[in-house]
Amino acid sequence: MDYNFREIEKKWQKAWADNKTYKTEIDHSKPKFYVLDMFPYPSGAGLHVGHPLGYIASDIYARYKRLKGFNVLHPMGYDAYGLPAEQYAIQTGTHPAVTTGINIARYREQLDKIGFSYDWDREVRTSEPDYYKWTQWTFIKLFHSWYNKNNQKAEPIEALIAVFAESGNSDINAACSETAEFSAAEWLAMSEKQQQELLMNYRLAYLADTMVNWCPELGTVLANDEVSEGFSVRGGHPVERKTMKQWSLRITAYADRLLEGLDRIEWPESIKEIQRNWIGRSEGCSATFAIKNFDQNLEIFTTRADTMFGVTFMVLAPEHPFVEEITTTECREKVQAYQHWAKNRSERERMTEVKKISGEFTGAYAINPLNGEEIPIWVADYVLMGYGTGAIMAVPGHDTRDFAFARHFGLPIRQVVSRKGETPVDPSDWEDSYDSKEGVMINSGFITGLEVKEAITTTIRKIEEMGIGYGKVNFRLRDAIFSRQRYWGEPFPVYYKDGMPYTLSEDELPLELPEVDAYLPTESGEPPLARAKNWVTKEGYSLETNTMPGFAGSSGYYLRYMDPRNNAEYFSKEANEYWQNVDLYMGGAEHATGHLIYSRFWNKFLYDLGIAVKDEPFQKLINQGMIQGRSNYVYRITGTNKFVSYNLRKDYDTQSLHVDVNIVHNDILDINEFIKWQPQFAGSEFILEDDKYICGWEVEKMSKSKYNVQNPDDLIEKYGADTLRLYEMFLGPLEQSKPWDTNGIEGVFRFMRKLWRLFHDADNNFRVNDNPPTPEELKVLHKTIRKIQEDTERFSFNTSVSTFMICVNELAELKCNNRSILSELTVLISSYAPHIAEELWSLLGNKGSVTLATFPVYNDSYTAENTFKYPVSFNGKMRFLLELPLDIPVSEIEKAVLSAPESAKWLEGKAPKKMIVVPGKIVNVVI
RNA sequence: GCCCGAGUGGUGGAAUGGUAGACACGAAGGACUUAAAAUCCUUUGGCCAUCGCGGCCGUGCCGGUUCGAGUCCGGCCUCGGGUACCA
Repeated sequence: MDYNFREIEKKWQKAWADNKTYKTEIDHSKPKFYVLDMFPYPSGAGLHVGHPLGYIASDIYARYKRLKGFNVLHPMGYDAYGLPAEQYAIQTGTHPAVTTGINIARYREQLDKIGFSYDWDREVRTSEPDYYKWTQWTFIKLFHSWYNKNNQKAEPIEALIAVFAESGNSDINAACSETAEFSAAEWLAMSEKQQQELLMNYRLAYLADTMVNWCPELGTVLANDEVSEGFSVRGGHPVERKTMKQWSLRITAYADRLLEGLDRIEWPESIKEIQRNWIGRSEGCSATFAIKNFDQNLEIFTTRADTMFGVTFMVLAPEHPFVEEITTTECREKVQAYQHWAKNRSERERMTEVKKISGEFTGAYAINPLNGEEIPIWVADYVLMGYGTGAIMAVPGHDTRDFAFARHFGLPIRQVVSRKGETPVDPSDWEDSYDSKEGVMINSGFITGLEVKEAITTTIRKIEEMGIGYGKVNFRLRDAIFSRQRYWGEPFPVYYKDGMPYTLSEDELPLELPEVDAYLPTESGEPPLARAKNWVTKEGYSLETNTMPGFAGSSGYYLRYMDPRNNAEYFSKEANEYWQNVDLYMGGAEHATGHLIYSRFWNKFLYDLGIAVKDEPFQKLINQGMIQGRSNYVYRITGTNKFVSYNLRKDYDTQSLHVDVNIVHNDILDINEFIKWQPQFAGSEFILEDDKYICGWEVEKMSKSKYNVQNPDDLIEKYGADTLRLYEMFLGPLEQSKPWDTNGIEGVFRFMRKLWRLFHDADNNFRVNDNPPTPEELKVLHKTIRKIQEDTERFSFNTSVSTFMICVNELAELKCNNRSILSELTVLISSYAPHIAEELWSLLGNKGSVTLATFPVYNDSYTAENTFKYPVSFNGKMRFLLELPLDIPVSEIEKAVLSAPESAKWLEGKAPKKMIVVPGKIVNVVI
């Protein structure tokens, strides 16, 4: 074959590895650029064609930046802890490290075949002690830190202890769990255990009884982002709510900064929006309602202080501590039954039966502080204990949920907001509540007549004066649960003394994962690490048996890449000051509420410690779209072994079956292959159209069971890595989801061979001429340089590939085999198709790698034109083209257009009303 | 329900408010060949046409702004994605 990609690609992959072509060091003479891919979890299935999409795109960009003179950091590693390897260990007894090692080797082999420019000397694996030492180290730092809201910064816990001893906690403004006030004297009088318990309320990594998502099937708790609609994201097992003692990270302390930082980073709007919703900041106020015949006040949170005159009942969450105390004797039985029912109702039922309204009257009454009205207190599970105070003031006139509840139980509805210019009607005739914040207050005492927004601030001011409430901001974001009852994860550097947790000292790290006899919980239900022998410190204190969650290791890996072999520090100051943060981060949108928020938190914490120089880890983020599968179907006539071609299927009663896409070409079934494919199809008969069996198709998720999986290795074997790289880009815009369809790959392969032939004669001998390039050749080249540069910088790689095709077509047309033109083209294409570029570069007589070349400089003078073919429109409709010099004045253009022979027909003898002339663009004649 | 994103030929897609359909795939016809592969050439949005002049329609639908709208604005429809008793 003329273009021998197999030989070329093997040769250059070896050369790159042997010469460490992509090894990167700090180089202060060059500007830095950090291009990062989200590192993969190495699953047993290997890579399919969807995985490399983002890797190829970022590789093209990294290579482009090198040609542009940047010192590019482009590392790769593995998110090596994960459930599948552990599940496999439970089933087979194979240590997860073994499985993971095998899978990594397979991934590496596949990645190498695609020709990425990774600096493999910087590889990290989250499950290696050298790496997770720093995950543990960060945990220790979190444990010994608290968040000072006054300066919005994490600070050492020692400073807090000093303040406690000096003046107690009354002057402290911390992000903390609810803590009673105490004086310095009280603090000093406490036992160590009491002090430790108290400090736990302030630590950024803390142990507490928490309502968790417990997944019995996986035998572990899960973070909120690992649960979707009551099922685990990994594996789809049911999840229930349960109170357990768990490690948590006080990410809520950073809620405001996580929100604010979004405005300073270049991420897709959709991802920022998802994070904003996840953080869920809402401004409102807290207000306390007195309860009749009860000495404590009920605190609620509301964003609609303006509607306080419209409150007709109160609602408590079933778990609210007041329920028991305020419920009257007459109501006790029913309320307790309701609480019991609500408690045993699974999360899933609550999710799916959202519309089902339930609740019970407690018999107690609250007193509206603004108008003194007595209002009934109900208990209902549409109020959640986990948000706000677990209690609400219900305003059925202006809140959809309260409205539905009031209607269901026949509670009064009162209107207090009126749409402008509308006469209020009796709410009992309403079909919906009026939730909008547009309108004027009515029936509302001192705020009647005010606009809603004004009414809110006025009411808050009033309740602050009354001393019954204050303006308050609430967040939906919850602290991140950080313990897992699993084996395959980072051990906590924690031991227990007198029931209280203490951290190991930093010089005892890493605390290595111990061996166990089985990867299952113990009989008493303790996590697998409880099986480890001698799982105690030197002093004999028992070590923590939980392990860290999947997001622990991925939260700071981008920092470790800067200095991955450093044994004394997470990373050196020098490395961090040089590499700063990630300039371009490429990965999937599915990490929006997990990894991408945890890393931002992790990074901000390290920034507070003065360890990281940038507070945002990923300056620019691009989400590559998902590659969907394109499945093929055959149609079997029901109850027979006869298959009918796609367009004839309507005449029969058929059932559709998935067929392996690898035995279908352009939707035409390879019948011989089909018969051999599965034994059940051996004697099949076919009803054909035009002598062909046409298959149906559909876009679906790529999966084994749908027989639509395409594996990059097969395509590389057939077409080569360069073709695969170009084709994945050619498929469409990077950020869009798109079906994988190999039909178009032939066109890209044809292009590669055309490119090769530009450099070779008919007998495949390398041949270029050293003549000075012609103006036509220079024009084609420089047009291409400009477009490739533009497209690459805006990540429009699909149009870059088209541009290369156009360039090669035009150069072939010109019979160009000019050395200087082809040399520059080789450099241009080297970031897209690096193997062929290296080969051509060396055939052109260059000694070093093409990666050391410089990106060609665009020269305007080669593309400049003297004339332009104006599209001439009449009333906006393009009628003909007229070629005119570019340097004539507008008046000349007008004259030329009107005197053009074609114009007469459209002018119909009339004089134009107006003429629009955009020089070099268009002419429009208005009649 | 709410918040994003997208709707363009048979298919993937292109197009700073300025020639809609670049570049490919597929299809049809042809050249070369004993044949196949490979390669090359022609046609390819729809409709009309005295098919070598040309014309009309056309970017999900309805309006608007503009000399000019796939692109901007308003209102709908459909399909993806996210999220949900968050007070």
